[in-house]
Amino acid sequence: MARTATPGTRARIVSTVAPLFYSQGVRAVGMAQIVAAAGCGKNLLYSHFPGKNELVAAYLSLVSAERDRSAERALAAAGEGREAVVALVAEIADRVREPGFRGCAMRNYLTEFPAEDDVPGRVAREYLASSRARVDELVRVAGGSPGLADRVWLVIEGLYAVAGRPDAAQQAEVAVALVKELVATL
Amino acid sequence: MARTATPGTRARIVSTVAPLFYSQGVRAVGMAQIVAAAGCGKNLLYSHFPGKNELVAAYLSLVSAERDRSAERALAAAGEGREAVVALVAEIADRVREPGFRGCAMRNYLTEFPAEDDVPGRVAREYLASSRARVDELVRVAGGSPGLADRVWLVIEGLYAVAGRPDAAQQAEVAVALVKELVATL
DNA sequence: CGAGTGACGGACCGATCGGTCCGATCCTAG
DNA sequence: CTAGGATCGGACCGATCGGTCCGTCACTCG
Repeated sequence: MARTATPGTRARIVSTVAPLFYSQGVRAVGMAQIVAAAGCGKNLLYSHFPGKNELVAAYLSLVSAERDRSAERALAAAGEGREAVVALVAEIADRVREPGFRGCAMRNYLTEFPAEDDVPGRVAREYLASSRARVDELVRVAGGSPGLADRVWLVIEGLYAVAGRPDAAQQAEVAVALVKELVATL
Repeated sequence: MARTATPGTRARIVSTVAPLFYSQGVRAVGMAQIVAAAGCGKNLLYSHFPGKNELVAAYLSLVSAERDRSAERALAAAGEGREAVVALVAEIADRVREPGFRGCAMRNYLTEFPAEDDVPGRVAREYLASSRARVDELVRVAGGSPGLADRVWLVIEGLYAVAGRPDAAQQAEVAVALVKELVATL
């Protein structure tokens, strides 16, 4: 017939827009800026996403998948038991040290849109729940109590929260050291 | 002359608008909603504040002052040394348990406006710095190392981060218990 | 080659944003 | 009582938001 549809357009748009949403916040990035960055017309954008909400949800899903993969990679390279718990926190700490790290995209979104029960919010909350469940499972396998999982989770939350501050890199090391101490009490 | 200006109008506006900003986020609250909630005309509002930024800064300053007072009250009722550190965290945990608690207003603002170096952002960053300095000082007086202050700060950050989640109340207790353990190692 | 589809760029829409201004009203000082 | 400032409610402004639509070009396949 005619010109065939470019494959992977949707993924390309999402990966182009993800750093914008992440670095500036979802509300601060307008659709005009998005199409300019993606180098496409609004037509194409709205043919792949019904609206901004769905694009944001796709962005959060992409980040969620990347983070899951990164965590699983770190866990595969680490040992079993308590070492796995430390490895998970260390992997987060590594990302906190990277320049441009600005905290967890899911938490940031929920801070921007606290009360909304919209599509991106559900993605974000689902990710947080599964992330928390992963910590629980790792600690349980390591022989730790649910209380220990609570403590580790608290450190992880703090680790994400200090992101972007001047002392984030230092706090990243502190978090890893603290978790090491916590799991050492097993 | 004429009708005398109502005293405390500025403070009334700020205290009226504070819960709106806090619960919905700064960007989500428009000036129309503000004047409706404050029960005043836009004239009065803009005669007290040059613009929304200054109103937001006043909101953050109000919250900052309230939090400082609350922390000092808790510290005055607590003992010296390591007990003071625990008391500070316990005071935060008390607020986390309150319904409607949605995290630290300063951190939330900085998440909403990450790159901006505007008036409210300076208020928020200044508060965070002074809050961190308070923790450092308390730990130092208690005889703790700077590393301990780092750990306590991390727990406080985590405590704020879990606010608003379903398990916030439980995590609040966990945070207090964890800090108790940390300072017990002195 | 020519027809037809994919994609681009941008004009355009209604709604809403922060902010300004104006007339009407109320209250108090003289 | 009267005059004048404080305050209110809302019309109004330009800018920008998310979203729609159209004209044009590019490419590909019959």
